[in-house]
Amino acid sequence: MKNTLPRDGWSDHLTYIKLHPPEPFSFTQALAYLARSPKECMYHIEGTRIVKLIPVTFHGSTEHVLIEVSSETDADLIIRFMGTALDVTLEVRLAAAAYVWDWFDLSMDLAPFYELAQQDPLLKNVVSDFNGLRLMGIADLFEAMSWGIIGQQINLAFAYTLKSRLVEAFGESVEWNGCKYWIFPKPEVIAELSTSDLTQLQFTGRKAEYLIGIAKLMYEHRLTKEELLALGNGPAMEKALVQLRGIGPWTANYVLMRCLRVPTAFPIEDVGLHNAVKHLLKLDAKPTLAYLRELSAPWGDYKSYATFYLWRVLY
DNA sequence: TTCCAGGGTAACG
DNA sequence: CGTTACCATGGA
Repeated sequence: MKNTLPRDGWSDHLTYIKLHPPEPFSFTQALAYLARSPKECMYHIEGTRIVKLIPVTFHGSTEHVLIEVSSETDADLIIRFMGTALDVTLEVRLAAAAYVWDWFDLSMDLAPFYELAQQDPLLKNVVSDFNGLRLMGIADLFEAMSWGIIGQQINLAFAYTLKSRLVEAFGESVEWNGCKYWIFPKPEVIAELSTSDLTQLQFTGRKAEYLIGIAKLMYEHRLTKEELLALGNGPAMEKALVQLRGIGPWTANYVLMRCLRVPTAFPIEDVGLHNAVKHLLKLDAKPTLAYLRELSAPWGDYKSYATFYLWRVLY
């Protein structure tokens, strides 16, 4: 992945590396979002520390590194390196820093979003309540697409159950201090499965086909994050994604938001968004798509951030 | 028990 | 073309 870590964004302390995010940033808000489900299997939260196994690529090869992310002032981030036999060189520390920088979306300038939110009846209170929240990413394209597919038309609790079954059946893990830390299954593993391997885990037959199909495309390098990003604009990326079997407008925009970092991405069909709007405006029924288009028009190029903040109202 | 859940596809008129 | 049945199971 391209290294977007700015020179003044970090300071190295040999045993740990500290990030200096641009304002506004709140670690507490990030932690609250990440802790939204106790069934999340891609990291552990212990008090106010996040422990996660991440892939780090250097010298052309990928290693898995267990990191702990915490904060001293709530406006900074501290990355420590845990239980690894790997020599944590500066190169590895910087690669981990770049990963976390992208994970927490620290390259995004939030000032214009906060400014427009002040004039918006739906967003005004929300940006105040969740001040400093950033759109937490899913860097791995296959993980982002899989999580989108899994979440189609089922409640989030069950979606987390299905994800953990998939990860624990086909992912790689490292054990540390009695806890298992997971890397999401690789496309090359899922591509070789038959649908019955997944329906056994209570995936629907259809979702099993979608996942295996996407895995095959990625394994054959006919679908890559780099090529999607190279399309350059949100609509072109969405068009490419929607052509894939199992990827409709909602899933495409979800992936644009969480993985490809397209600020205009907007999953307008999202039930969570509908319920948040219904709740905030005290509507009797869920808003229509036409009404949502009207409400979201002022959000301009910040529709993905508006959506992410509105999700926080209910989840 | 019923109804809805962070939708999408394929088969209809 | 727009609309509808179906998927499949967990939670509330």
